[in-house]
Amino acid sequence: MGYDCLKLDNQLCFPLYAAAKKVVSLYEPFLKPLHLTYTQYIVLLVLWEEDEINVKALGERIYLDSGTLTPLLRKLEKKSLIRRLKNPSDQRNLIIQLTKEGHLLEEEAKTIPAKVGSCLSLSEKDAVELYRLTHLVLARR
Amino acid sequence: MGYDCLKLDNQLCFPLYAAAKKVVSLYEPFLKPLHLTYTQYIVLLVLWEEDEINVKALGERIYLDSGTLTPLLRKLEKKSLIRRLKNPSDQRNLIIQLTKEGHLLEEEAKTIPAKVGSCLSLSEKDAVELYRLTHLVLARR
DNA sequence: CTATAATAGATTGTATGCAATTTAATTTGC
DNA sequence: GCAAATTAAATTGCATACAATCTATTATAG
Repeated sequence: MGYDCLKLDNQLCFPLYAAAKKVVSLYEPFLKPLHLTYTQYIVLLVLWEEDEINVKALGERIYLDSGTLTPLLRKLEKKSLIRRLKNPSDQRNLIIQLTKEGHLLEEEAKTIPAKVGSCLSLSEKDAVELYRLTHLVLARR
Repeated sequence: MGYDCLKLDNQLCFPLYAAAKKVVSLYEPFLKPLHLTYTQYIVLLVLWEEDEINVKALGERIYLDSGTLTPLLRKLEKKSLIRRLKNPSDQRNLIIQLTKEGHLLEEEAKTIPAKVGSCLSLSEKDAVELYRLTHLVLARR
């Protein structure tokens, strides 16, 4: 076979890894005025949908474990965007809730995806296709 | 518009970010026997192609800066996979070269991409399409 | 009931990533 | 020719990521 499978440019993984980093970096200038990092923003995206969730469910939703989430959630709590409270009916569960400030931030965040999208040279059709393929990669089995 | 642009599942960025992490994690079990991390493997991929490169050019190639590369290259040097030497004609440049051990590792790494690929439920056609789209995302302007 | 297993978060340790600054070497403008 | 600008790495500081372990709590088996 005349196909060099170790060539950087032939590996699907690398452009995927690089593209993801690039898109995250495109969010940063828009998140900075809100004093949010990308991962903190992802957590808030979930909370703007769910309003309340425990750490385990949150982690399953966004593919992060408690090693990453515990310190991150403490930072969001320090910024008064969320509350962390033990579930009285099961003390092992930590429930994450938005504060009023956390809810208010949603308005300011609403314009971000469109702004980031316009930085990308992707047609509507290509975006839909990329969406489909990344979900294929994420599909179990 | 009845389209909620802040919904996690509607954001192209998140599945891209998650898919990239997943694929990197698929490499890990195959890289572990070689005592390599994914980023170290990426650096070696470049060196298996180029044989010699300076830090700046390497960083441009794989989208990493000296803050990430300097400690990583020192670790590869400690493992005797690379040499780091100053360019005599411009002392600001650090030249990275593979050692014999570094070259030898290429053989062992050759089987990895196919193994990882088989963990993904992507058809040949979808893989090509994903490749095209990630490169579109990476395209400047 | 109670010893054991299972579960959820927290903690620890290692490895990125990147912005911002610093340092050393080389170029350039005058 | 030399001060100022530029450049390449290194350093510093902060924020993830994730494996592995620990701890507290709850569920369960007998």
